[in-house]
Amino acid sequence: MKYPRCVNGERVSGLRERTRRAVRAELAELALGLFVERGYEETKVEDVAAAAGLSKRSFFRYFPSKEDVVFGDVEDLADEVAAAVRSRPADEPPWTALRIVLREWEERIHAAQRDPAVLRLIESTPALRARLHQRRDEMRARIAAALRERPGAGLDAFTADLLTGCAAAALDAAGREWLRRDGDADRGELVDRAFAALAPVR
Amino acid sequence: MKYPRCVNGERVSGLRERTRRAVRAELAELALGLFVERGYEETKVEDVAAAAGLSKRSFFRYFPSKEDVVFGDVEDLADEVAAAVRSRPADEPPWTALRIVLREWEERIHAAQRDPAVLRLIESTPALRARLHQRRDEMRARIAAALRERPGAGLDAFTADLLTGCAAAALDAAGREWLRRDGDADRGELVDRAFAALAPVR
DNA sequence: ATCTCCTTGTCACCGGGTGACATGTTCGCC
DNA sequence: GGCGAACATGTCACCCGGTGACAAGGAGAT
Repeated sequence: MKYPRCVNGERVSGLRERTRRAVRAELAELALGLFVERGYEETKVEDVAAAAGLSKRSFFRYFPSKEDVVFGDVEDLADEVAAAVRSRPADEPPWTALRIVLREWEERIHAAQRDPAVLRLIESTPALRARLHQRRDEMRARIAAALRERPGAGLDAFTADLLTGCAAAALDAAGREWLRRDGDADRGELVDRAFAALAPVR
Repeated sequence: MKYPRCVNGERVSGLRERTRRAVRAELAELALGLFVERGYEETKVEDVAAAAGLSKRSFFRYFPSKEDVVFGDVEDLADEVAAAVRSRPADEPPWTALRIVLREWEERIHAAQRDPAVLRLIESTPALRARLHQRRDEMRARIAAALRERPGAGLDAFTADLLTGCAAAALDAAGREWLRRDGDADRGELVDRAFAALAPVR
């Protein structure tokens, strides 16, 4: 029990943590630039590391994988969204709950893709697309579970999957439309329009 | 212009091609067995190759990647489904066209996952799930394009994405339900139920 | 000034995937 | 039946993303 600023595993040692975050951010920015400029596959991790003045090994101490550079920190967003869903009133229809929660969280869900160039990069790189879909589906599954956990809502798994799948499709379509407009549109409003078009569901 | 049985690039040399297919099938079956038994990540390509009595290099001459062993030949199914969509009557509403075509092609779309064990393997392996979603979305995109190409159907890209996304969700939910029932259900009927639940759309 | 962590680089290694070359095997034709 | 072309296979070296281990240097708090 020697050292000072540390709370159950989490180091809060000010400077140390701050520089770490700074390096991470700089590394990410640099990497994104290279990826957009020369292509994702064509840019080796070693290139990024060298450009930032560190070794390949050190790169992997900041990011668990090359792909993770693109998808920033999405620190367990799924948990928070699921919690938001769970805390909707029990008598609210599932679809309405989804619409309200997703409309509210849309911005943070799409946080990693606020730059059209990056989203384009993702769309045009199979490995990144795959990762994106994977994240999306993971969140979908947690939301489906959350929907069913609401007290009183006797929702079967099939319907929960169906509804969350459609909600994901709505977000997805909104994202694509936003990209088509080169980022020149209000994503929130697009999400609204998507949900509106599906309004009759359930 | 020497050799005989070959038509513009496609070799039809009977035996050669047949043995090739046979080896491929055997290799796939063997690999699937190992994957299900010991896990996908835990099974090295070298193990599979050795079990089949060939070298790692030869394995990659039969399959372009380890993942492709799991997702059999899906020889451009997307093209065929897209064509089917395109050939629906022009005055048929998009959602109806989707329902009919997907109901009809469901079996072939899910061909790679007719064994619950394999589907479970996919679901429990991030790399495979990612690949599955990737394929699914690729097909979705082509179907969306096909929907818009129908003569007379002035369908905007946004709506097309939305509808195809929901259709994909329907297939997906059906697949999951089927898995929940351990493969003991009629997938076609599940797809019907999914579409029925979403019937009010558009 | 010291005693710790923390960070970094280096090196060796793994596993999926590829290119090149050499060796057989098989096919098709004369 | 024998010949040359096409084919399949194995081997070897290599690339790239990713990881474990170890050693050395720098920065933290007291």
